[in-house]
Amino acid sequence: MQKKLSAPTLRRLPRYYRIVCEYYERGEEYIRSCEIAGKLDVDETQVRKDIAAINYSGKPKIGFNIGEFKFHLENFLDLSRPKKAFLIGVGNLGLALAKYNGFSNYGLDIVALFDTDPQKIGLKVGEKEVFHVSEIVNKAKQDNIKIVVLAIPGEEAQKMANLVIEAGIKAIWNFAPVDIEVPGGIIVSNQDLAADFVVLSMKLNE
Amino acid sequence: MQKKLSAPTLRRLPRYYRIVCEYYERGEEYIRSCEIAGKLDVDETQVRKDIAAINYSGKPKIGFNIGEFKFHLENFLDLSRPKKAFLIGVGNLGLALAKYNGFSNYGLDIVALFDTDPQKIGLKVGEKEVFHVSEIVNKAKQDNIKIVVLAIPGEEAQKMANLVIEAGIKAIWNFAPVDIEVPGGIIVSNQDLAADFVVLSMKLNE
DNA sequence: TAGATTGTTAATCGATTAACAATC
DNA sequence: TAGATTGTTAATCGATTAACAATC
Repeated sequence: MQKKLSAPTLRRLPRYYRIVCEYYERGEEYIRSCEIAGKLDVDETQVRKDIAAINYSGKPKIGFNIGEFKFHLENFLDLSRPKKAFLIGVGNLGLALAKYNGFSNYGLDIVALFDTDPQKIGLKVGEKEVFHVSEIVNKAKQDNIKIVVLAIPGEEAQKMANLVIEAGIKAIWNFAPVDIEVPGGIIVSNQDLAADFVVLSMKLNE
Repeated sequence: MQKKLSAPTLRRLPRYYRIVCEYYERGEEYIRSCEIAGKLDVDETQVRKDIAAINYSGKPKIGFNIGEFKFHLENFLDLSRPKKAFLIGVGNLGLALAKYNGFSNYGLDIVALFDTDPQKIGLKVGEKEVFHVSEIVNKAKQDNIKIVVLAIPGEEAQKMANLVIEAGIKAIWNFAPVDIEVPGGIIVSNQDLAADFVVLSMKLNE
């Protein structure tokens, strides 16, 4: 938050956090940059630079204190403050995302689900109720929701994005297999699973 | 395949492909680099560089021929040759991945599913049968499978990865929320959805 | 032809890596 | 103290961007 991090650094931090949590659960007290580097296939200097970027520092010869480091990452990445979000599309993927409870460790709190299928309206997934998408604009304003997770078919994604943006949504996590276009000031992350597979598959062909 | 592309270029190519397919379906004949650039928020020079990297070229003043460009991308990214894969873990996420039929356009062909739940063994998801994971080593060798999609809980992921590597698997597309470590020569793509969310959430806080 | 767009070379920018001093 | 590991400065590397010539 304070200073702007480079995108590559920002992407590495959650991975550091995961390792730090592992160490934390195992009761370790310290971790060295070379241990992190080894696990993630990153240069150890890089790891120290990244850690410096979030204003934390270690102790020469000893490493980084797990408890402090974890706390710093949580603070910097704002993991402890839950960010309420709506999830649109209660198919298999939507259900998987709704049921996965690991997101709460990363600050994501899906509070309600939306679909168009009358059979699904009113159902409960854990504590989350399924509403009709026609209610989404009102509910988003009412609950002051800024984030939407889109797990609907590609054909409907852009239209739905337009709708929720009008409802005041500022960030869209898009799992539909299309690149959504949005006005300036709105954040979109196109998850693009198929594209990720292509990268994997090309590496395999090296 | 021929020359090695930079990772950023490789990641952009599937996105170009998606746009080219849209144009193709709309019956367009040509596309200009600035159109692609605008849609994807990439520099137009970058787009031309990337296209040059796959040995395709356009026509000054006109642009890139959709049919030719599409064909070149398919060839270069090897999209037309289906790559058989096993999917392990038939939960909601696994089901979503198994049912999604858009992967075939990107060369992924999930041919069988695996789980440990006796209730699920023998079920069919579309044309894909669910087998017990104990069969996976034999079946992988038998069908000469090189790719596995992992959609199982984090705690089991590393162990399963070790198992399938012994069975000759060369690439793992891992959706479990852990970073899997593998020996050299094995390709892993850790999908890490929570980490992606953190990046989105940090951008929102800018 | 004139103008628009490609292709390519050069310049910039920023991330990664290497070297090494600081320090516990 | 000696040695290991951090923190930081400098060097390298590579990706992106800018400039412009080529061309249809």
